[in-house]
Amino acid sequence: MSSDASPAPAKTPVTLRQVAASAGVSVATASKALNGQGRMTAETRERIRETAQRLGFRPNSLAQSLLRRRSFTVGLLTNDTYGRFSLPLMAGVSDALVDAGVSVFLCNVEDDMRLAQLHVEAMLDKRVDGIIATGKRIDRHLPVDLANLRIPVIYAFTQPDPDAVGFESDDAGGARLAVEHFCRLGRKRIAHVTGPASFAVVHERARAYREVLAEHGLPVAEPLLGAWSEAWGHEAVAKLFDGKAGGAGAPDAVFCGNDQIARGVIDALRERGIGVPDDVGVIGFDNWEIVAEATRPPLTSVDMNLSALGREAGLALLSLVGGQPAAPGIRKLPCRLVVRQSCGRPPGG
Amino acid sequence: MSSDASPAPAKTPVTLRQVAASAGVSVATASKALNGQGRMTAETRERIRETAQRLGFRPNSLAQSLLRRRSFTVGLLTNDTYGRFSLPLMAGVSDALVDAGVSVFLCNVEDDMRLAQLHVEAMLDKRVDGIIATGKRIDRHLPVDLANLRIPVIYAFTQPDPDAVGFESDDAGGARLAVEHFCRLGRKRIAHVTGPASFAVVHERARAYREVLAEHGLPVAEPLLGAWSEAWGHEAVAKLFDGKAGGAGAPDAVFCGNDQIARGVIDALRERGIGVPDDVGVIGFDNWEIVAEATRPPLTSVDMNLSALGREAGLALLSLVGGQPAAPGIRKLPCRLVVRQSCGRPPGG
DNA sequence: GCGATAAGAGAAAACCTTTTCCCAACCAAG
DNA sequence: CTTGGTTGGGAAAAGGTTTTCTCTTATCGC
Repeated sequence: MSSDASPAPAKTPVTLRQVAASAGVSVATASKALNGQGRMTAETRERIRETAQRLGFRPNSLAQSLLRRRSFTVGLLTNDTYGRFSLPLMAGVSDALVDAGVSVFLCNVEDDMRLAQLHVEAMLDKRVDGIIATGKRIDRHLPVDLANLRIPVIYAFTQPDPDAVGFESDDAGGARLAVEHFCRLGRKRIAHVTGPASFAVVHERARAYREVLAEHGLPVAEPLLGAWSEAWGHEAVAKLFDGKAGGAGAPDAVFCGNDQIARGVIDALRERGIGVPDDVGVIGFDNWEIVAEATRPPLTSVDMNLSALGREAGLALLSLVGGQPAAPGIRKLPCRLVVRQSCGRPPGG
Repeated sequence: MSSDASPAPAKTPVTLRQVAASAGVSVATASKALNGQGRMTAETRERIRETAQRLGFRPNSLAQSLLRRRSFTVGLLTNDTYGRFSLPLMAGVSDALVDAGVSVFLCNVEDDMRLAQLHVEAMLDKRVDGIIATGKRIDRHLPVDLANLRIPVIYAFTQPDPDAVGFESDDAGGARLAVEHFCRLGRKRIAHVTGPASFAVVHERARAYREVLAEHGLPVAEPLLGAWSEAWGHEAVAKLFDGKAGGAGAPDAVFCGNDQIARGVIDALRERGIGVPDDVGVIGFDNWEIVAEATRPPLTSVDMNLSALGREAGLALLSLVGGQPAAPGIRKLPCRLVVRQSCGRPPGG
């Protein structure tokens, strides 16, 4: 075919000036025509629109940003590149922003102050409209101070500065969901195996665990604190069940601090010939699907709704950038229990 | 303290004009002083530098970009938000670019053509210097055509357009590493359990597996194709060992297509009372640390060096943006065997 | 002391778009 | 025929930086 209908990939982008020249008007008129501003004959407006279309004109976002003092760009700062927490969160953020035409700079700072500073300065130089800070631990600060930045900052799943807006998952609420589910199923001796004492969430979840058991008049066993690993799940089973074979004191349910511990617990129980969920129910935390679904039986787990959390954070930043004031403080978003087969069915069901 | 030494977070960024006014020179001179251009007395230059420092001047990157027609910004397009492949890759990319002052727009497009188009246009409008395309499958295209974009595009861990530059891991080489390691350890009957036939890497690794066995004069069992899951690892063990108890035909080594399959294989072997690595050695693929290290015994696995791959891709894009030509085609980067305890030690060791 | 040269610094254009202000023309009313 | 209002469209400034060109002044050799 000699007539090529493709939009002719120009070497250099088409400018408004070229559109104006081609349509035989001034750049001012062209701009107004394309933005629906100003007054002109419908015919002129349409002619300019068609010309722009034909030439494949797209306004230079840099020039617009310079003028509007708004870059339609935000920075996402994280120290959790490899982790699985920041990923769904990032997806949620991006999802909330893409429809507003806002792009996201991803900045992984590890735990390196120098790198963090470098990235923040780069973002500031590029005139990001705002920053979302996130990390792998809800109870730790990023290795950089974002307090006096003259652009809005939102914290998600990481410790906010005072007077800042932060979003977190409601860990205590999530723990309640799990333990109450066990109670509803008629479990009586519910144990809690969780991570190290140095994590704030460990205490928060343990507190909720104790509260729910007390509310139901059930015995409260001291939570077992260890590591966030399968190996610790194994060990914990030994502690819980040794010397109590078939026993009076042995738990009939284990609420675990994460899915890896739960996996270790289930594997250890199977090795001891203890049936899951018939003899002992197990619930995990994080709902890390690749683990929860590979567990035998598939693991019931608390999902922190991180993607929704990211969305909320993105929308909050957008509103802050738009000039809406926001009360500082931490907003907790509810968790959700994903029921699979490791916790058993209700007696009547 | 009444004297506040902090750099006074200005409500609005300080401009070069303000620096110039404060130093009593023109903007032109100020610009030249700060960039080491032009001719002026060392004293003038120093005075301007100090003024800029004192005022906390940082050049507006938007204005610079507009003028230089270079935004020091690249787009990273992926359809693998939740996956573990793109993450180390992204970290490598970011790492390679941060030192050049280049920031990365993260764009997750899932498998949505409309979303992909939207993101690409947003990036083009924002005048990114180039794009890195990555994905969850090495043998699939992203849901968008990046072929005629008038900015450089590099493909990493995803199928490149013809005439484009792509980086991939050398899967065949990785498979060789694993199988040759088994050979060195004196294993004679090496099985291969891997993923579905629809994946190109399955065939590539299987071919290498066959080649190495042939080179060593060992019997080649037909690779077992299934799913990328633990469950399939279990099943495969049944297929491999049923009816061959302690047997002549049973394998003494299993090379697995990923770490999850390997995990399933090891668990199934333990359930059968078959010792790992004493009776059967196991090697996985991907070196997904959280799985490989939780396996009992810890899993030897092939690492695709995705972070290095990301670095290479980033550097290649940088050089393309800088005007250096690059020959189109696919560059394969070597894998690396991470030896843990699931494969056994050499007879002499 | 004079022309040539170099040094130091500023004016202005360029990058691209948006917006405000202004101008010319046209129409209707007085 | 003037006046006042409206309509269609353009000129110019703004946003912040870089770079080229130009201008002034000082220095040097003769």
